[in-house]
Amino acid sequence: MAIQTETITEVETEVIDIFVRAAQVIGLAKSIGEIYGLLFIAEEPMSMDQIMAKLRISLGTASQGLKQLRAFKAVKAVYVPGKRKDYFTAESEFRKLMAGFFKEEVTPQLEITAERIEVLKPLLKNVSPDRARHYGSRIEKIERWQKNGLNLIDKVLKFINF
Amino acid sequence: MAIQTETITEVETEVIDIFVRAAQVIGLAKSIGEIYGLLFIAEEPMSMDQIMAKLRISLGTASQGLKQLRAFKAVKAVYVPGKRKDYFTAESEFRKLMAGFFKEEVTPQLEITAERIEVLKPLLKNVSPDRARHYGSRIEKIERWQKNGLNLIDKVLKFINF
DNA sequence: TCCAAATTTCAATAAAAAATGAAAATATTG
DNA sequence: CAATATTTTCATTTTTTATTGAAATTTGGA
Repeated sequence: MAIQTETITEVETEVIDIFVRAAQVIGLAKSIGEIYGLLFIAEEPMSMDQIMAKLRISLGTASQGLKQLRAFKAVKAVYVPGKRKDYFTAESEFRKLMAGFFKEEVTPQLEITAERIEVLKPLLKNVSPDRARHYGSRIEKIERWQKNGLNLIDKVLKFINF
Repeated sequence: MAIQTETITEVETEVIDIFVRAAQVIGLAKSIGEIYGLLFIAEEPMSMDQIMAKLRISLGTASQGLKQLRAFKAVKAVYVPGKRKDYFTAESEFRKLMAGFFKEEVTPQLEITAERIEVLKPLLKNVSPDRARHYGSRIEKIERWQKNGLNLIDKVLKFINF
């Protein structure tokens, strides 16, 4: 039996459902979860138009979704002999997905936080000594969180690697 | 000098900005970050109408935002002698915030995933043996991720506790 | 217990985010 | 190096999510 390209099966629907929920927890669009879920359960690499047909999503959504998923290293393009189109498969190593997500989404944010803390510090010169003392202790707290965050990501990634 | 209740200072603005960004990373509304940030930097507990006045947000947003933040244990109501209104302060222990977030947002999702996996398994009876084998191995993978996720949360919380 | 203050709820509205699809850009092959 | 297939981009539209504020409910004090 040939692979179904047009109709979506019950199993596919259920698997996609799981990944749509997961995507939403980490703040990613539904379509990202759909595409990843479909590729995760697929038996063969799929082209963009196969993905579009099965999920009934537009060209733009498919293209941008795959782009973002590649940025996370959650999907990769694979070569399929004799085919002109690009074909995609899901990366299914938990540690790689986590690493991609941290690297793309979390770490950049922690870096922005570090920059904002530096903007904040000189502002203490403009407030009363009492208030500066209070503010200073809060800012220190944010600084510790920021460092703890980076450290924690490191530890998590090491833990996942066994 | 009395605490400024109407005007927002530069320091407050910068601190709130940091928490608004942080809220958005974990998929929470801007107003949640604003309220938390304001309480985090405040020198004294604040009432709902003080929060509304400073942030220029509506009654509904303030009430619902505080409700959600209390659910996370990110803010708590404190008793202020002689006052009728509720007064709020920010929980500033990193580990408590993390624990609240995991407990409220991540763990329930992992539990839903476990349920969905059980829905998925019996569907394999309806597909060809070859396909069932492939699907089975994928489902096992999701199952492992689900368990790893719970385990990781546990480890992270233990790590944060020192 | 009654009254007013305080808070919550929720339907309507506003704002933000995601999806669409046509046009532009890029890549492939004969 | 055309001609065409494929992919990307992005202005517009649709959908989703957050906010508002008035009405309903709850709370606390006299």
